[in-house]
Amino acid sequence: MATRWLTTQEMAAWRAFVLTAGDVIRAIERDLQPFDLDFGDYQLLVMLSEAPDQRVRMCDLADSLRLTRSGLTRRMDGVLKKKLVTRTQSTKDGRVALAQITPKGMEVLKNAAPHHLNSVRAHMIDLLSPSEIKSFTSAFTKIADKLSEE
Amino acid sequence: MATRWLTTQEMAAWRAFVLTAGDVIRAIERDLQPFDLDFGDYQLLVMLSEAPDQRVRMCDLADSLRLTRSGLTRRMDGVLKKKLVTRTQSTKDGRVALAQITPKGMEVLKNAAPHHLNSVRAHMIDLLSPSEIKSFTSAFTKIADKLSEE
DNA sequence: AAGAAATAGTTGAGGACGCAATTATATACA
DNA sequence: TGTATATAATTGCGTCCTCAACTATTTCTT
Repeated sequence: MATRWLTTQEMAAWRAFVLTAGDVIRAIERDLQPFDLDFGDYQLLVMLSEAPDQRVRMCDLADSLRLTRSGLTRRMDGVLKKKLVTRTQSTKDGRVALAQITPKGMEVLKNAAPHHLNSVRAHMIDLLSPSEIKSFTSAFTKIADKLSEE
Repeated sequence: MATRWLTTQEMAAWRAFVLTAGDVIRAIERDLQPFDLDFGDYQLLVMLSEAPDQRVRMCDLADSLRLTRSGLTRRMDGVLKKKLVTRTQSTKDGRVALAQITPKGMEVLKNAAPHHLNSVRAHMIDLLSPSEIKSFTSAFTKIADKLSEE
């Protein structure tokens, strides 16, 4: 096999990404702790809050959150216990369960959101130039497109 | 608190990053499966292979790999069982254990590396323009610097 | 319309990791 | 020098997640 090694520049980019990407997420997750939410919970609530009627089919939600279905079942257990979401059976399709955010869930999300966004700014967005922001978007969009065509 | 919401551009960058970063790692990890390595194992072997005498103190290795010490102890169990590394006590400092890559570990790494690098190219590097590569490096470097000053 | 295949969700088992407690060694200070 | 503190590593326990197996429903095929 003809191996094309990475150039110094390319290796720098790859390593910077690998080492730092997780660090950012962890830092941002730490900032969510006072709200008794982890990053997974927060993302789940955001997805629901933005959906029509604030509800989403479990399987679609699992895909959005990059979880398996069993993983989502278990994550739902946590937010169900906290009364941030409800889980109801679809009347149209007996197989489908719908996750819906509760008023309390919306309240928690509204409280956490400003702090979370400040955290995202502090750890990432405010550190980047406008052109770096644009590069980020275009780069990850290309990467995502490539992954989804597989 | 004065909340500065994210602009459309900023939100696009953040979401593209959050959703896609994990997908890339997972795709690259999948490509390592034929070598019976996960991404954590691969990174561990790389760190050791690049170190003087191919050995690193456990605590330094844990920091490099973004693991707690207990997490590293357990990850070492796996690669120890596969005979890819050894674990020896330091003679200078009785508290310290040294992880060292074995010839077999070097062999496995040498076999996997070309495929892994092709995978990194396919899923990421080759999709990006030179300026995006540079932006990646500078962006993540800034983010890492900020995190390390905390 | 009936059986086969696909789809949605849950459960049990197991893996990977973090936290807190524990042990062992080294360093600081008094 | 002797005690207190700091550092290194491991272990028990709990959490979150995946995989494989299973159940329930729907859709496809003929």
